[in-house]
Amino acid sequence: MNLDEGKQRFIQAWGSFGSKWGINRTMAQVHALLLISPMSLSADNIMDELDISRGNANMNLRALMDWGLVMKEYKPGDRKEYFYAEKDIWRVAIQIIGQRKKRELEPIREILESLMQVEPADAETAAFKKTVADISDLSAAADKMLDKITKSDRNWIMTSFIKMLN
Amino acid sequence: MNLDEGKQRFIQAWGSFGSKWGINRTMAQVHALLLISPMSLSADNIMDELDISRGNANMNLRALMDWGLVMKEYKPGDRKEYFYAEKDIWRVAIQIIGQRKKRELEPIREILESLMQVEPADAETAAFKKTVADISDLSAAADKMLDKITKSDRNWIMTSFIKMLN
DNA sequence: CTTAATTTTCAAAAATGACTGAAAGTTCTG
DNA sequence: CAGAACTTTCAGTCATTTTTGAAAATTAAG
Repeated sequence: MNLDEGKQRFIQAWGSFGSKWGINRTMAQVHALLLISPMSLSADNIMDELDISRGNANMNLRALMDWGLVMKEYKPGDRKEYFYAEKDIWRVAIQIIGQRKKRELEPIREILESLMQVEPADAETAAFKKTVADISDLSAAADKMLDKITKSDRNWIMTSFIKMLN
Repeated sequence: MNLDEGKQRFIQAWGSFGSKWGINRTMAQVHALLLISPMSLSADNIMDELDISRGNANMNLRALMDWGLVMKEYKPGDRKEYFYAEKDIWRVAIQIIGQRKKRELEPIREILESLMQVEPADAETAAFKKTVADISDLSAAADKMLDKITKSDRNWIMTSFIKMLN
């Protein structure tokens, strides 16, 4: 397998992996491309490599910057914007975990908590409340744990991790 | 808020939560409905409650059984099949984690490992291989950890968890 | 075996989500 | 300031995924 072929496969694989976890395929592909590009790339570079439109490239680059995974760079004597990705994969993971927790876990926790306001009239209601409360408790625990992870340093994580696997 | 309203909200919320994590909205809704139903339900019950077609109900019930989240039940003197969900939310979580690991993490790990077979010709290739290797290492670690979690008992998990939060 | 009840399948339709491209907006340069 | 270079927006189009519904298959009962 040569380099170009490898890169293509990586981009495709990352795109399909992302889409299985609720992340836009193209956004994941742009991210993959930047991850494996030693140099920062312009919107035009990305359009060419991935064969996507200017609008699409722009939208997904904005989104990746929102996620804190990609940064903008200006080159002296060049009016184009260049983009590069955070390369430290540990930081990438932490960033993704933190963002997804905020975007998708926290909102459902709020809803679950509001659902526990149902008046406990009878056995059926009690059963409903119990199910909701159980899910709510689990998600609160997950939230706490993810928060701890994303706010700790690499070393702490590695240590806890090794302890767990003993 | 009354019970029916609460149930509806829960089903909607669970559906939209699922879809943000790469799970079909209707499948998550069927799951939600069964989670909060004290009695097992027939395909017709589910079609009525969620206002979906017979084919759709059937497909998603099969999928939920594949995931090990829903089981079939036969009632004496009734030819219909009835379905009920695993109610223990801890087991539900473990089941989902295990399935997703198998379905989506393991396949990409294989691809990543195959990508490291690229011949290390020059500096660019070396950089590509490093990125891939880093992701591969992280995913191997995640795999190991998730495996440990899904194969341990509730008590061990709770203990490790509490230790981590200290 | 025949009929009726129920489940399964799958091609076509609908719905959803993503992308394009051109126009409008912005920023820089001379 | 005018024009050029580049970025952003978004209505319309396109692609993918999901759903439908009717027919085929299966299963049970008489």
